[in-house]
Amino acid sequence: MKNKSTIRDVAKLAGVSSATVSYVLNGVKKVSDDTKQRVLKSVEELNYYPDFTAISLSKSKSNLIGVMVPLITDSPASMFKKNQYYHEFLSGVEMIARNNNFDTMISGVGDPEECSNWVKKRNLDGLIFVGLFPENLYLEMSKLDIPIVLIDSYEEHANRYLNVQIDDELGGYAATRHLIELGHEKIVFVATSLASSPVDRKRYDGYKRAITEFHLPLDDRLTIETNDIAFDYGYKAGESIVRSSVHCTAVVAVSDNLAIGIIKALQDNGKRIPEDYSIVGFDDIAISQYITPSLTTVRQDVFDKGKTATELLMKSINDTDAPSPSGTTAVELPIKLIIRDSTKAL
Amino acid sequence: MKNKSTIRDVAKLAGVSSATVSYVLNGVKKVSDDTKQRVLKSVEELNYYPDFTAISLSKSKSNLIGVMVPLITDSPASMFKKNQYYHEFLSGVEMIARNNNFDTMISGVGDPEECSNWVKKRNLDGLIFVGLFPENLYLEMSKLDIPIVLIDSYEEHANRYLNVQIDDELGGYAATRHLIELGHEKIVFVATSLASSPVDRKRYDGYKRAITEFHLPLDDRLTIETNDIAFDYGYKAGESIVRSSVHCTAVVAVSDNLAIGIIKALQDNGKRIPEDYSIVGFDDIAISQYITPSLTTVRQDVFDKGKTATELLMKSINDTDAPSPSGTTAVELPIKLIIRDSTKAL
DNA sequence: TGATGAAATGAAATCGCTTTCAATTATAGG
DNA sequence: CCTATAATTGAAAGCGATTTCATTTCATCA
Repeated sequence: MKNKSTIRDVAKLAGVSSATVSYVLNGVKKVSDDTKQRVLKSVEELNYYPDFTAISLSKSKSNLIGVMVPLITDSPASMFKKNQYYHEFLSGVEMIARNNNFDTMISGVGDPEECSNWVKKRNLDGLIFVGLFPENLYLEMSKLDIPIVLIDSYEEHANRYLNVQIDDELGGYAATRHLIELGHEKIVFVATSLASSPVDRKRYDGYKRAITEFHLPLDDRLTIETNDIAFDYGYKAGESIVRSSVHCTAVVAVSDNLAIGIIKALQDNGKRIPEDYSIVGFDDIAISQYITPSLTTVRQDVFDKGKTATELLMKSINDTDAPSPSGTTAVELPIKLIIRDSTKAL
Repeated sequence: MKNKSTIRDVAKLAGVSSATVSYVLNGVKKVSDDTKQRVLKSVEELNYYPDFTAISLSKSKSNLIGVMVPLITDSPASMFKKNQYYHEFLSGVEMIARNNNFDTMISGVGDPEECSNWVKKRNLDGLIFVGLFPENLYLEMSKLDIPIVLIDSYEEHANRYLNVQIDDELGGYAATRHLIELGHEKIVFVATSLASSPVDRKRYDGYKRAITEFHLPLDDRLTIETNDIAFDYGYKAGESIVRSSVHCTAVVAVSDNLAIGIIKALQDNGKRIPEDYSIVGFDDIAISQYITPSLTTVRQDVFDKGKTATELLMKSINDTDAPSPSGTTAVELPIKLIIRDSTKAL
């Protein structure tokens, strides 16, 4: 029971050569109906299924995709531990990959070469990049000639690959406008890093557009950067809001994670949400409607993002007859402002 | 740049046979210091690194481990989406695996045969089972002769494998006792399923022990089963607590996820936590200290659980000289009652 | 009926590595 | 200096598929 049967076992039982079995199984060459039936019967009888490792070696096709996540702090693991976003995304990837008979492997990106080696060592058929990476990584990866899907990328190189994203600027705008329409004028914007995260910057652009559109003053002191998305960084941001000399009445955060930390800090300091402060998050992760007050947020379906990205990747992998050097597709997924209890008219 | 160099390239450059290169790289046979240096130099020069696929085929060793999660509803994906627990666990696995030059693949378990085929197709070197599975799966897996680590398993077969768990009974006891000592007498126990989850049952045993020890009456009506760990199932449990004819003042839930849903439902129905109800959760997931009120809970380090399990697995995989048919090791990780703001003296 | 081209099949090479076993070289002992 | 023994190395056979190319078989048609 421990030993699986090989293609030769099947061939022998069916009285044909292993080549013929391969032909039948891959439908790659015409095989007479008679032999085909015989082969199929033997396959059935021996409970045969092909070995991915062997296929991988001979076809250079592993039925394996890799998901690259940024190596922000010490390890990809600690990254996951902190950020719900990646999990929901990966769930989507997993699901579609599995439907296509693919398996998924995750990797934190060290240097470009290491990453490139990983792809070659494992014979990966495709790659998904989620998050932000150094320029030279994209360069190195482009030499790999496997399909690549970028998520949330505003990089120069982005348009050379497949792309899945949302309208971050619009998200930032919608969140801010919602607060302004509720009468708020002093609105803090909490980002991880404006300098190094294009996504944050886009959302900030949206924030600025709303502020300007309603003729409110832009105040640099109303911007906070946390450098990390973990809850406790949000908490610190919340504390600094309380202590700040510039008084504000509302907050836009670039992620629900951050928003949750902020709310907690505010509450711990005796402030009431939404009476004293209105808060808007971003993402709508699963927990967001179960905290108190439930979180007003810009919803994006991260799970769906993972699914869409993987579908794109699968399609691209299966397009063996790819004519031009990949067709630069960009998919923009919808976002939606979800109004809950953390925001309130002034 | 696209083509990687093979062992033969290295061999040629070093003026030896590919066998010798293999010897050097695996340290499997004595090679003279002179040739060894030459080989190493060529490896360096050609930027050579071995191809996992080829190794896998010839050695039947893939440097790949699989993590099996239960297929509760439709897909493993939806499972992940709902339960933070798995994520934290997987993060731990990922981390240790990576440190050992292993990659990790996840799979929801369909039927045992499918699972067994997966292992063989991919040549997996080891397996981690996290959660509860049908008996016959363990049976099928035992035929595979690769190391297996079970998590949280109280199965019959459990003691034939490596094992990582916590003292669930004690956890249930500690949570309940804490509430009793605060003066609570009517304490609801919320589980997913007492019938089908041994973990829940153990925690319930602890609950009962505490109740009995303090001479309180055991009331069946104070037990709620949700059949799922998603937030909304907790929410429903919370609603049923409010509507129940038996009035209670405290709740023990088998997971923080559930507890969070319960709290939300209670609050939505105008109840105050902890004034009207004291709540204790289980796990201490990352979010638990950031909700309001912060959650009193029985902490287990799930991330560490993943790490420990994987370390065990790695050790077992590397023990090629395994003497007896695997050494039935069981590791019990500590738990700790973390008292926060969701519980209060009556 | 024999020639001809198409259809069906198989032998063997290949993918990149490991490993057995034999051959070669070095070292030591007499 | 010669042989016995140990230490190094390499040739070649796998591992389990795919795939090229040649061969056989079959229809078809003149």
